[in-house]
Amino acid sequence: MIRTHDAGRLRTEHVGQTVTLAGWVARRRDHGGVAFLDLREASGIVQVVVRDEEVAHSLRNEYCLKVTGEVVARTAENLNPNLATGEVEVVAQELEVLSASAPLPFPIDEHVEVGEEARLKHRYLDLRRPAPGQALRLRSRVNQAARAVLDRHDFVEIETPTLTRSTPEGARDFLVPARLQPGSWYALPQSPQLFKQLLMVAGMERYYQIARCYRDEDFRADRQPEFTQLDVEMSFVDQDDVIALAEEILVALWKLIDVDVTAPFPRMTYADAMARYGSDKPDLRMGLELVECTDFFKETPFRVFQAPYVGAVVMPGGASQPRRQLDAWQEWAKQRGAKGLAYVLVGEDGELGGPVAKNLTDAERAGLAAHVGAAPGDCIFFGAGPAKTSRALLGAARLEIGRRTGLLDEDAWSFLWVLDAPLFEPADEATAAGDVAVGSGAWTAVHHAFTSPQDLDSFDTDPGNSLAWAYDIVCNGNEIGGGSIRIHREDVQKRVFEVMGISADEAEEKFGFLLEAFKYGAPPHGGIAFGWDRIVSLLAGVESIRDVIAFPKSGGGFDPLTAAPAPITAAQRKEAGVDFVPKPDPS
RNA sequence: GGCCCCGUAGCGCAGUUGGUUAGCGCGCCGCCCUGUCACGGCGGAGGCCGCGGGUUCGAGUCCCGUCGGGGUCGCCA
Repeated sequence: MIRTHDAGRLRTEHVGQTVTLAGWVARRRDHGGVAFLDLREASGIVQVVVRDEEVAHSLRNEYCLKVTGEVVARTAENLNPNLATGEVEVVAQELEVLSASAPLPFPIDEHVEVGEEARLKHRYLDLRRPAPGQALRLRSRVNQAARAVLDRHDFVEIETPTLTRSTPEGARDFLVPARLQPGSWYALPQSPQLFKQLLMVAGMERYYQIARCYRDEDFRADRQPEFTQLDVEMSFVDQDDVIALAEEILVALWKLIDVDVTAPFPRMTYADAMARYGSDKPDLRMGLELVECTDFFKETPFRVFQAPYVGAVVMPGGASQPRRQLDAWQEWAKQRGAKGLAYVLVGEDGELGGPVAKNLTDAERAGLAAHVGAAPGDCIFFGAGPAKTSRALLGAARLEIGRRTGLLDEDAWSFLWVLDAPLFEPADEATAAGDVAVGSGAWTAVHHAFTSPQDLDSFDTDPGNSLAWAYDIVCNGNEIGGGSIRIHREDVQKRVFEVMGISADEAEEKFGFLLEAFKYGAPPHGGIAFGWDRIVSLLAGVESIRDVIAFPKSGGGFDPLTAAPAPITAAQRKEAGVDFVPKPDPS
């Protein structure tokens, strides 16, 4: 090693020693006769004193240096309590520039805000800054902590292919042309789902992988075209076994940031989550539940509330909002595709105000506040219409209320299992976009097509009411993982495909290899996959998963650093066979 | 794909009802400075105001289009 010591670990115990350090000039303060350098490397920062003006004057920020000198104690008035090494400094005897630096495209300085585009284009400079660098180091420790837990339980870490077959799962596949078979394409896996089930058939019994997954979907705030899951699958288990393991992993992860979370985590049914919080991933860092009002307004003369579902959420103290603020709520709701957000204000005297109140009957006005649990001074927001969308709107309003009123405890950690999700949902709801529908039946899988029904007898006669052995783990309103007990019987799998309108031929063509595998004594199995980027970003306390990915892509799947994706040459096109035109099928 | 916001110096931003030579901070370059630690002082360079069209005597500013970025809804089992 070029260095004898880590700069960030020098302490008073090293005083008197001659050390050689290597790192970057984080900052220089040149006083003419004496200059101070903040030398930064992986372990931290230490101040280097250079008394040779000739040497010091030409140094610039981010020069990469080798410095040999003596560790000396700082005098009392020169201590710097902001630095871990603030009680010592290194007086340079020899200084060598290992590598000079051109002027920087943006300042490498914790105190300066830099736009994301600039940071990502020079991500290698961004990562020199302490916070972004720490996020990646934390991610490494998160990986190790998970591996330690899984190793303790005799899990086998297995890599699965990234060049695989396109199978109609949920999302659009990324495709890779097969040079040796023009017209045929590989797909990048949306998840290792099918392979991990095959590994269970293979008798591996306990598999895991920190797996890269690829989905070619439109961009959203916290979505990347390639992302990472901690993927786990176990044989001979039921739901509680998988949940117990998942909890053990999560407890170990949060220990890394000195947070003690206690398992077992609370559980809630999917139906409950939707009814009480308007979300399949409720944020339980606050109370405040939605109130069902459909029956309450059964006889209402108010047209808007003559709907299949009416619900409410109370904003404590919301009655005193100025009109402008209440109008802003309407805008907020319209932004989400709603017509508006009906509200009733409860006056300090108990009288109801707002434009909706006068449309209600006397009886409704008399009982409303008590029914929804509103106190004088509160504002009651209503959602009316189809249950699903109305609840979603109220659920979003609930969170917005929490943020605006400070009801949401930003420092809390709330973990929750959401269980008993429906097995199917009506296909028309799921396939509004149409292009990636699984099957052509009236029903499509909520989780995926391999999720086991709870009731093996009735699921195909009553698909709308059948529940799945599926479980989602929710942290602070984020779905950080989800899994299910799988179907391991060929006959059950076939019946599920039938409900989804996938014919035997189609199933054979798409999943034949899996169905065949299930013929040979497939063990009962189930598993879970964790959204690794999201989990690390929660642990790191950052807003975006981009902050915990070494080289993330920006909007539109563009990599600002390499400028990928990029056009290919005509020769590459020809060789890859991307322009191959299949012969029209004669049949 | 719909809607909203933003593109001005290397970086972060300001720029009034449209009006002469487009500013500020940091950074950069030069000089000075022996105890600073987000050091300080003096001087200097640096701009196709994202791009294209339009309105106007005159556009960074108004209008249309387009590209890029961010957010949000759809979508993402």
